[in-house]
Amino acid sequence: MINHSLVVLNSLSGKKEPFEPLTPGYVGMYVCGPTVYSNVHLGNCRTFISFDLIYRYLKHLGYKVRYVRNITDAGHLENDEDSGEDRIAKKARIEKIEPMEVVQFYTVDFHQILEKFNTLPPGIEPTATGHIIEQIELIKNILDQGLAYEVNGSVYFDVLKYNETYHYGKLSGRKIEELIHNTRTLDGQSDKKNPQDFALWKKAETQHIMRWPSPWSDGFPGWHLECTAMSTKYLGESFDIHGGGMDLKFPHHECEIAQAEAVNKKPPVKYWLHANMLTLNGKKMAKSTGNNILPMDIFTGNNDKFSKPYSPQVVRFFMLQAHYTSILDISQDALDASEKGYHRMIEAVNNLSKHKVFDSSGDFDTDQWIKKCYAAMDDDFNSPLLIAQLFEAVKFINLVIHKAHPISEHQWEMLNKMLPIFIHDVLGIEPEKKSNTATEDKLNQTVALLIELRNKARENKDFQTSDQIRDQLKKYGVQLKDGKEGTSFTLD
RNA sequence: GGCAUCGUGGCCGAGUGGCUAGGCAGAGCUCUGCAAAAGCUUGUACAGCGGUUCGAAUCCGCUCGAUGCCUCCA
Repeated sequence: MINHSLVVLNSLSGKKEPFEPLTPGYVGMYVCGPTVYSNVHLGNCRTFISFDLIYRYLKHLGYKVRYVRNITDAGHLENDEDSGEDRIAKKARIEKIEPMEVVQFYTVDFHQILEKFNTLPPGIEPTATGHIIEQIELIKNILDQGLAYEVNGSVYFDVLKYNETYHYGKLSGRKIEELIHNTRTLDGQSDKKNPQDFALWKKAETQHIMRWPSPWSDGFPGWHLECTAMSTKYLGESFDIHGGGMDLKFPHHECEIAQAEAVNKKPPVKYWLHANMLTLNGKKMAKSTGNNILPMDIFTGNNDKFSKPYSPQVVRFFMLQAHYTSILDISQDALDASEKGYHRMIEAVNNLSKHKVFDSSGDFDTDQWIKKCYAAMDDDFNSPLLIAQLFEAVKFINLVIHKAHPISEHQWEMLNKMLPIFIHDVLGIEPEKKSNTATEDKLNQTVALLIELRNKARENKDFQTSDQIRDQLKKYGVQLKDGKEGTSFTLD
């Protein structure tokens, strides 16, 4: 284990706290996954990329991390009123397919997109429908505690009763009195005793196919319950990190705390970490408002928000240039800036690995640089600060490559070793995937021939021909670069 | 209306009591037949008004503005 003083911003205290796992060397981490009723949008992806960064860094530090991220495939209602329909059941009804077809389709989509973003898969990815029995057991337990009640086949958590002994609202900073005053009054058709109570079990309408038997009715579990059931099952009654989007803080995570404390009589989570929102045009991305963009539409350029496509790596790099707890606004200018910076960084790392001329008078303090890189990540996973440090190295490398500045063998070795660790292992940034190599070889040979013809023309001062080749290739997206060691090219 | 977060140079974004990141754009230079590309150099900005302090963008108060949650949302 490397000696590090990692601090994390704990939403529960609102403060940065030293990270000390419950069991030294081991970390249990639970992150709320998606409800698979539609395509994962870019805002969703930011959360998963943020926790991928956290997962990667913890692993890099040598922790043995059990990373659990669920798939919500039942129980997530359109709204919390009794008329609320299960999101997946609704989608299935509209599309005239089985709910599990909806689940399967969007689960596959979710995995494909996250893979493009180069996120590591969690160690366990449980589904709500796979843990109905565990959820029923939890409900029984909460009923036994007298902290829930049954009405017409549905079971609700009694928030006011719970609050007599525990503290409902401690994560989100809400006071129960304020909740009572501010909760919109329902129009009398609810089974709930109080509006702030939430469903643990819902009786299914007769036509609903998503139903499971229980002591109370044929029905389905409430949304908040699945996370408690699965996190407890795989990580224990208390675990280290619980993550999710900022918008889940209330009520979802608050309810999780209530359920877990009701059953286990102790706080379930030591560190609550919340990733902040991605905004588009200054507004939160949300499926419900239409202010969103799908990752695929960014990769292909097929969207009305941006005039050109951006690769998954560029988008990931863009996101990591902001701290995960800050709101980040996405825009064309910001993506363009990130794209150029990304290429400059990757290019420098490539150039360094080929450089083999050493000079002991090199003046880059690699030890200090490495310390700064770790200090950045140790401060609540400050990836933008790490990236700033990486560009300090890029600047030095470019001086070495292009200005013949000296670099010692030790400096070269350290940079060549640590840059890939920080860029690939920790940040999860990879060089863009090349297209299929057979085609690529043909392209390389073709362009090489054109370069040769052009250079002959240049030698003969036939600049009309040479410029024609250059300008025409430019139109095809092939950019020629005349350097000291001949002409090379890049593709747009 | 309630709770919370935030307001940093042309843009994006770190920092959070004195040493004042980084990326992109702009400008200058190098290279070049000319370009482009690439590289180097270059920027004291922190919403406004008060207060605390030897010193504040950083702490406190107020004002204005933005966003999030309060109802499903990563």
